[in-house]
Amino acid sequence: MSKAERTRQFIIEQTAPIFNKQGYAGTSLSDLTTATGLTKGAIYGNFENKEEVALAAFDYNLGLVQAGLRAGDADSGPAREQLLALPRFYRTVFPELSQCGGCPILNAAVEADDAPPSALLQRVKDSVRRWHRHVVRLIEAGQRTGEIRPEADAGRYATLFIALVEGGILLARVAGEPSALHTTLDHIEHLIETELTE
Amino acid sequence: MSKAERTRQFIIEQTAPIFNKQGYAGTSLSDLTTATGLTKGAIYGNFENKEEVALAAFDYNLGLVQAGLRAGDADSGPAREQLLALPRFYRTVFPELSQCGGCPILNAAVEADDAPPSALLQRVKDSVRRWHRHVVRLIEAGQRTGEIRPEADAGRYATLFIALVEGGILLARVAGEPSALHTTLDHIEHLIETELTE
DNA sequence: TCAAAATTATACCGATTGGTATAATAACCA
DNA sequence: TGGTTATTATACCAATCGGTATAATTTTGA
Repeated sequence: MSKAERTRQFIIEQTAPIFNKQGYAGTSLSDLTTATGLTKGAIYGNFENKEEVALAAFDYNLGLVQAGLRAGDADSGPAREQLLALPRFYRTVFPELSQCGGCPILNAAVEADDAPPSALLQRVKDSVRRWHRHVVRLIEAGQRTGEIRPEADAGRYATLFIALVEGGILLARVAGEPSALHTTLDHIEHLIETELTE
Repeated sequence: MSKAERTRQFIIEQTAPIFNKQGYAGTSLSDLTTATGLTKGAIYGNFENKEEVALAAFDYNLGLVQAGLRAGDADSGPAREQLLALPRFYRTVFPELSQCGGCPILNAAVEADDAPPSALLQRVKDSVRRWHRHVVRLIEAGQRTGEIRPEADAGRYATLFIALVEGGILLARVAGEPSALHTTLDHIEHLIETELTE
């Protein structure tokens, strides 16, 4: 790992929470230099421009959440357990996630969904699609093994789960207190156990 | 209505959708002058500073949504109908709302929830609390008339409804297409008709 | 209608923005 | 170790930021 690669990684790690909190347009170059202790020369020696740092920071923030999600649903086991890993993950990770500025998808989506099509918006779209497809596949796998009701609309439940997670995060962060998120996560578990399985 | 009051209102109406789309920090004074055709003198003659314009614009954006919501649930009638007015409203208003930048609460919440406590954040908190309390009162009124199951937790359903609305708006705007919102609104109606009433 | 008052336009301020050219420094390999 | 290359720091750029002082212009009420 060359010096430049280490510096690049260092910049991303130090600035990712700032981008997530202040927004990708709302974070200035001086924010980056003070957060890293480096100068503009070091930033522009490792990135083309500010947008490239922002995109790398978004990828990093997204990767942190995705890694936790994948670690939870151990790639196998009963479908019911794999689905329940989703609310369980957000229940435990919320305090830490909130400290880093909240859900990067939610933040970046609100920032980018009115701007002209950008690389950031495309990343948000792709990550939401992947997340949705991931949940759909968990449900459909459970239907093939007979654990989940065959008549359940997998796409519909995936949409509901994601909306409940994001809506819950929003409310919890506005309130400064996680109970609203717990309510929506409880409802996800309730849907899994009363409408999808049994 | 004096000239200044008319100008003030004109500035608010012309700039409110811009604030909602670009964010309150992300909208510059030159955005305001080009949108209104006025100059800085006119802006600062009617507002203390940019933040005051931003707050007035948020109030205006919020008022548009609230007015539509109140108009829907005609202040009386069966509790079930009053509750169903919520998803019905968002179903019809979404295209127009999306054109103006989406839900002002969602947008302002994401922008303000990591910044130091600001007047905007306080407004967001208050508006969410009022919305929540409004739904709670609708449910409790229905419980008093016997229309709604007495054992239902009103606060819980209010939280779920708001989270489903906001999460649905988020997904629909990311997708550029309203079907995800329709899914979450369908679920609100489903909850009203299968868990709250009957 | 006319003058006083209220309103808007113009010109400017220092600070900060993203970005670049170049100089200084540190890393690396022969 | 020496010299070349890769990396970082410094100094600067034009453009824009929010905001102000003042001049020009409308409103407004007598």
